[in-house]
Amino acid sequence: MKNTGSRLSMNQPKKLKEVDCDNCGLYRLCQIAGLDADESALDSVVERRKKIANADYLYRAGDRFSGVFAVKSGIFKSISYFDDGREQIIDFHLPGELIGLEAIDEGIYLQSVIALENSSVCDMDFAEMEKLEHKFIAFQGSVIHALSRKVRLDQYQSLLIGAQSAEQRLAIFLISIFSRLRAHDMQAHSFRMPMRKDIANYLGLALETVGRVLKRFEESKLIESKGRHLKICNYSEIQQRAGLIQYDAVTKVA
Amino acid sequence: MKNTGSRLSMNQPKKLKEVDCDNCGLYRLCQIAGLDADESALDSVVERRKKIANADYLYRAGDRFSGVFAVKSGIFKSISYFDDGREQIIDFHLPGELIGLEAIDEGIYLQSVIALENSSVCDMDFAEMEKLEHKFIAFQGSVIHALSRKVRLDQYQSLLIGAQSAEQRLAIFLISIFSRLRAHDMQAHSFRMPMRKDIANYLGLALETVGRVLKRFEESKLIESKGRHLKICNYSEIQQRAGLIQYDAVTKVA
DNA sequence: GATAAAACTTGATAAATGACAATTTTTAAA
DNA sequence: TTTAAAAATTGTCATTTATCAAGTTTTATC
Repeated sequence: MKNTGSRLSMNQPKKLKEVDCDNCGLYRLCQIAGLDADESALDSVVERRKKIANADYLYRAGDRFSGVFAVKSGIFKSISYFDDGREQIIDFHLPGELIGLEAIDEGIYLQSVIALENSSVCDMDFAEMEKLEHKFIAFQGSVIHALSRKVRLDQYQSLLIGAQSAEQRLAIFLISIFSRLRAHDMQAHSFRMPMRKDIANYLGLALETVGRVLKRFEESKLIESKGRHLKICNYSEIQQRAGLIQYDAVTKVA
Repeated sequence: MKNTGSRLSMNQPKKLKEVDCDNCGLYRLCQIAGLDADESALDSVVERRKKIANADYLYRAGDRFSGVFAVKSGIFKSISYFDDGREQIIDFHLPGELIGLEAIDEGIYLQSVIALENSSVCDMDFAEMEKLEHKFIAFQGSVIHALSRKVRLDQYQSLLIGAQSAEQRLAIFLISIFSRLRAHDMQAHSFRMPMRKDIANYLGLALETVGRVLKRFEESKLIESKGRHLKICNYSEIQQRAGLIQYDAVTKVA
């Protein structure tokens, strides 16, 4: 492949982008706990901006549940294993999103979570949180909304299963990633992608197939990619190829 | 195919099996609302055992959120649509399970839910529920657990994507259905299956493939099937073929 | 019970994607 | 900058599963 780099406007320095607290999944929880007002109360409940190095575990399947994490920067994958040792990526976790919600019910983390690049998280201790009784109703309300959001986003997984081609799967994947980024106000046109093998695993495709489809997308000017960086050029056409029906939160858009 | 019906012990009368309140997903919510103690308070919040006929809608994508439903008997599918009109089944809903959790966050149902046979539900009105302030913390706690459980179970979808063959997908499907039935104490060895086309849709396979695989499973004595009725004969072998790692709630079993 | 419709089965063929192997490019390390 | 390792690309070929078409069985209705 010819070096098309010079045509691209992607030569920004790689500065670490981080979600503001205002756009963080933990925001309402932090706010409720009075953490933005009272820095001293903060430390007992939320550990802020803990760094997780590339390829390190945030937690492992089987660990006892301690609390949920919010991604401040970077990207994580949560994985489960088949009994032949093959891993299956259950989800990617983008800045602003919460990790660990699946563990609240049974009190045990059922997936392992690994950083896909140098990343950072905030960590909210649920046991400590419960002690702040007077705030607890609001706290719970926020947890409910976070969970419901997660349930809602998980429907993309089912849509992937129904996709009729590799191309459609990739399109759905891109739509899902970028709509999620936008939800937390990250610059939602440009994104550092996971590795081919991780995308492939997540989508149930061979990594060669992922590469070929992305190349076709680039030839059709839907995206521009340089290295692991991907830029959306024609969102509506990608939406077209994803073939999803979009519902607005209030009105049925069709 | 020869009629193997006489070999099967499946000629019980088709009496409507219904989950007890004790094993219902709404149970803790009902209990909290004091509904089992005080029948009069009940009516304002929970509509009990509303019948939904086969193929009728419980709600439609785009409807405003009113509350969650618990399946008392029967089975439902929730669906989303591709823009070519093709439907994608997001989930099946078995007795004891809750429907509508994805709508709490944005206040709008994002999927359409249809009964796959004559069914019944209880319906909990969230707006009414919020008025019972003194019970509200416990109520929210239960909602959180229900949601977390849902998030946890949704990981089966991802595992389906990773399955390497149609056979593995079917095995995972059977494991997921029967472990979910067992969670609500239904007789978890025998089950009235959805139609081939619905299973196929859910699993991302052609309905012919689903039929062929189930036939092979029957030849290998993993299951017995008569009409839409399916009986598990060799659970551990199915588990084997599903290839999933099982985690216990407390100890890592492997 | 008879009839029609729906659901399911079965077989043949085609096509998309997986698997393999060899290069090339990118990234990381020295 | 050089070097080594990791990741991504490219081409070929094999295989699973989708698709199509025809038949059979089951289910529902009169």
